[in-house]
Amino acid sequence: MEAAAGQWEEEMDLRRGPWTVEEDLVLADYIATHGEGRWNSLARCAGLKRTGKSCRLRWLNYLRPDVRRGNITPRSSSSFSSSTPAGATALAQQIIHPFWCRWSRIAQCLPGRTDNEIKNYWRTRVQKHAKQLKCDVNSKQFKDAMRYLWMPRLAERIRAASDVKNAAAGTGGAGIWQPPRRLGVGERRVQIGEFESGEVLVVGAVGGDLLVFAAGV
DNA sequence: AATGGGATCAACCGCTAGTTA
DNA sequence: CTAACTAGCGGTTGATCCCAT
Repeated sequence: MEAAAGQWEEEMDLRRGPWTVEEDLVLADYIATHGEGRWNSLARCAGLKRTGKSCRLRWLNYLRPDVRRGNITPRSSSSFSSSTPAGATALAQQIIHPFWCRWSRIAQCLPGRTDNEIKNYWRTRVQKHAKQLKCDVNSKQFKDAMRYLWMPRLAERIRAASDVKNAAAGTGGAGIWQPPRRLGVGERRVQIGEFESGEVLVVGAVGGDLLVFAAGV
């Protein structure tokens, strides 16, 4: 790819930087007519002086019809499905901490949100907390603080809430928080709490992944 | 009203896994 | 089997926005 793409890039004098409205329209029109995929040829055929990669990113993160714009806000659980932990996590709109998790997988749990958006959101918050703790986000100190201070505190809020709803919507129900361990394949533990204020917390462990989502905390 | 700093967003880059010829 | 190509991912960065002073 690199060789062919590189040659094409040289020939085409490719554009970089922010997309214009015209470019957006061309891309959206072309995809509406011909569909997604084969991004390099798509870019070429649509007459866009962009790499296929750039087109794909623009489409997935911005132009796609189901992408929700604006701030990540609490409470929009219309797509909630209790049949899976992933569906359960769709309750939550703000991510507090995804351990060992891929952004794309989290994005799948939050319809209309892109991995890029979630990644940005997470990073700003993690960095903020790390700063408050005066330590590096990758340090053991920070990770321990997350696991043993922050997450138990979130879980305690779930347990203490007077009107815990959907506690068993996942499989675990709200319970006493235990320090996370990596679960076996198929094992899952989900705690969900909804507060009067409208805040929602979801603490979940699915297989080897541990997810902690929260709204409005 | 001006400005500086932090937060957020959009986009690019390098890498890798999967697919195809 | 292998090389070429494609798609997708996470990390990073620069631009812009927002808000406190």
